[in-house]
Amino acid sequence: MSQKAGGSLRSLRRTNQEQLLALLIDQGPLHRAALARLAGVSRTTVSTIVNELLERGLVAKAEGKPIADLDGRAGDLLSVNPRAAVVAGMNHTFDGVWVHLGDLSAREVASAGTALDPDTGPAERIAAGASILRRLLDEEGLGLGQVLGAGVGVPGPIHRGTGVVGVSLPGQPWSHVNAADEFERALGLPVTVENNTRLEGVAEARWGAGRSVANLLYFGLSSGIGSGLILDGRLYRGAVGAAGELGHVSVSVNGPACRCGNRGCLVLRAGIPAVLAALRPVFGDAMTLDEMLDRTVAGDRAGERVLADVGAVVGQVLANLCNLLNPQRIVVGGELSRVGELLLTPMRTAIRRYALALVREVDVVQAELGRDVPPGSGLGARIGALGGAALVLSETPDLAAALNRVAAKGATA
Amino acid sequence: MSQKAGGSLRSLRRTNQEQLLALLIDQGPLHRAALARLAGVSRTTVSTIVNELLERGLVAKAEGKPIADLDGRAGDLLSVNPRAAVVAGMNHTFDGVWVHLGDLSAREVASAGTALDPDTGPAERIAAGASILRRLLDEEGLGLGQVLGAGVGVPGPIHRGTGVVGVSLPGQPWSHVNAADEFERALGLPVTVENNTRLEGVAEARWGAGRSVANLLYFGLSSGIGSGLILDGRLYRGAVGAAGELGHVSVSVNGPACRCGNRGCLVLRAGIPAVLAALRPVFGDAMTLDEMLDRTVAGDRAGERVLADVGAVVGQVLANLCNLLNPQRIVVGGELSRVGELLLTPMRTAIRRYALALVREVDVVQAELGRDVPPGSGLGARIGALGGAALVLSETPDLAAALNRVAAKGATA
DNA sequence: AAACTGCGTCAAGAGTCTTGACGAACTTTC
DNA sequence: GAAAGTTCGTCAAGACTCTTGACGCAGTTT
Repeated sequence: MSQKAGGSLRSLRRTNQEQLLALLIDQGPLHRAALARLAGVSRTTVSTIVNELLERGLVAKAEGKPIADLDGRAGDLLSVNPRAAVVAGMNHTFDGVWVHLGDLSAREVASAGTALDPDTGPAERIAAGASILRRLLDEEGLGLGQVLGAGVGVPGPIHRGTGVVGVSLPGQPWSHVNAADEFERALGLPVTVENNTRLEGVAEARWGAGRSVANLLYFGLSSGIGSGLILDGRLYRGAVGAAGELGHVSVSVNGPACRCGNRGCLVLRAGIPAVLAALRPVFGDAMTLDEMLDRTVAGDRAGERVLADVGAVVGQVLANLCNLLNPQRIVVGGELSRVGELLLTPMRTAIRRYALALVREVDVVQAELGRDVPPGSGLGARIGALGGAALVLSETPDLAAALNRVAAKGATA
Repeated sequence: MSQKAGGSLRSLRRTNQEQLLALLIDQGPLHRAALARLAGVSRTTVSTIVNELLERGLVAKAEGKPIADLDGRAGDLLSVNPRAAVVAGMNHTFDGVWVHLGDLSAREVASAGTALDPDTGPAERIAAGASILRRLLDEEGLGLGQVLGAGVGVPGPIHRGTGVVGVSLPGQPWSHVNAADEFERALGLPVTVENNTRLEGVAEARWGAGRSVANLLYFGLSSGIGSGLILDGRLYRGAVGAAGELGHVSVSVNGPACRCGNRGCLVLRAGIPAVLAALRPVFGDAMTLDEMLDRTVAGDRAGERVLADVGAVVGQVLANLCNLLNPQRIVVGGELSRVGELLLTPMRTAIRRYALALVREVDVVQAELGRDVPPGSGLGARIGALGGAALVLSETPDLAAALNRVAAKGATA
């Protein structure tokens, strides 16, 4: 249970170092006396430790002007050196890869990506991602040892333990690749592999429409349908990592057969191919999906009806889900979500109708991140990359300890 | 984030005390040298601390014969004094109340209960429970200050934050009672209130069919239908505490109306009243439910068919739930579960049929605890009381610290 | 300008842990 | 049955970390 040793005098010093680092990481710039008060130790001790951390380059004098909320002399503001350690996020979608570097206080350090042909194989995709990551690190003057970890997104469910991407759809590039191993080898970093949708959910939970919500369902509506569950503040994966695979929940027991082997799957009613098929008769074969969505948002009644039907069937699933999980908020994202209320209103109606009174208080809102992403630009991978970095931040049990270790390495190198 | 102070020298001593206590709590009896190795401190330090804890009565010499797994001299075995601190569980069902006292290593200290008339009001029930608790403490020579907390079960969903029991069924004795406050006042203890079914789930997760399973669904099949979700090792409650209220999941969109305001609720197909109604035509009006179940278990074909239908409809819900939560195991409990395979087999069939391949690996098993409870004896409350104690154990963030505090009080008193 | 408040640092002192040594207890070997 | 080997628990001396109280300094208020 209590794994951490923490006994000797030396470890008391380390504990205090890490406590001060932790305070600086999540309370922002502080001066020595404030640190002393927050940590419950004397100013003298803080001075000793801080000066040592300054020497090691873990902490830097913050330039921001002193906060003079009290009468007397203002102290030197200190903050974690943003160049001391970073976290990485990388997200592979069918049409590209995006890499994000962030510091420990969740600020962006650097970010870049590239579009890839949908036919590109996994090996080439991994190489492309690794090369971007290395370039970003070089440009920022950072070494691999300063990267605490990488959260990597790939399409499809990840089998927990084996790290193999499951076959959600046969013929996918990533099928049966042991993604975790491959990425760790290519990047030389501790890697957590997750599916794209979950990472988008993690990003929304940290920076987007799900900020400061402990129980959150992110619902991703794209060609596939997936979700990310944040339960009691943490990403929930399930026993083998298949939690939240909502595309193949059955919405009509005797509905059309799905290639998954079941009938009446949600994806057959609300996935992009299904929506496309429903919109074609309205707008004809010449338009792209995005043009059709634009027309619908502009007020096309027939298009509205198609989307309302999609919202209604999704809402029915969400209602059952509310009965089971009682989330505080549902964030709807994915390519289809940009139509906003056209989809959200029927969802809310269905939830009010089919969910228990106790759980109906749920908010249903549109995703916030990536609204600036032009449709079809291949930039959609960016949000998931953000989420990858957020995942590392939230799942590193003790960021301060990790920072302390990394820098110890960095100092000797 | 890092709330715990831990800075001064004095706190180093306290940290080490608590670490040794924690080791003794969950690694059982150990001698000083073993403690030193596990904690990473010197034998001298352990001696100093242990002798102090012995003096304070927190630790006692264990009588068990020394484990001579090594060559040399055997050390004095030490363990946490089981009389130093306990946790309480109390469970109120419609027909009685049961109280359980356990020590910090999850062993039973004492246990008792009483049957109550279904018409009994909440005030009288609370008084009855409190009186049993006080009697048990007296008999064991324990004071209130030595009880770290109580987990209390009541029928119906608890609104998190307000602590009010929601109205799942109008006319219930507990409706609109602020249970947490009432119990804290009556017991003079920190209290966590939960619904019966969840506590049964917690008990199964700790001691029963769900031992050492991190992702577990306990499905309780009685007059009402509820569940307890253990996700990543912890009880999941949802935003307002209504997670897992499965009785009113809709299983047939245009099914019969339910008093909850929806249609086709699961409880109308699988709740005890529904099962009773389905069995009556088979066995006639003279038999009790238990007699009918006995006859069915003994081989009555018509009864088997009724239960198979129940299992099938429940299985359909469980299949969707597996798609969403991907649990490792489903434990089926409640009064109906004693028929075992008659119910479990059709459940498994439905799950295989309706759940995604990835999540089908789920075990579906019968609850283990309380199989010795005679049907209709009013002893059903016992399992939940066990769960109440388990809940306190699992949700007290640092048992060792709590123990250390309690004893500090106890020493002055 | 003077008084006041709070910051950062220094030297002395107090508290906790470790090291190395010892006798005691148990196991194995002769 | 005695001797050798191993491990346990304890003691005294020494090392390390934190705190206390004092000081000079930098701001704010009067």
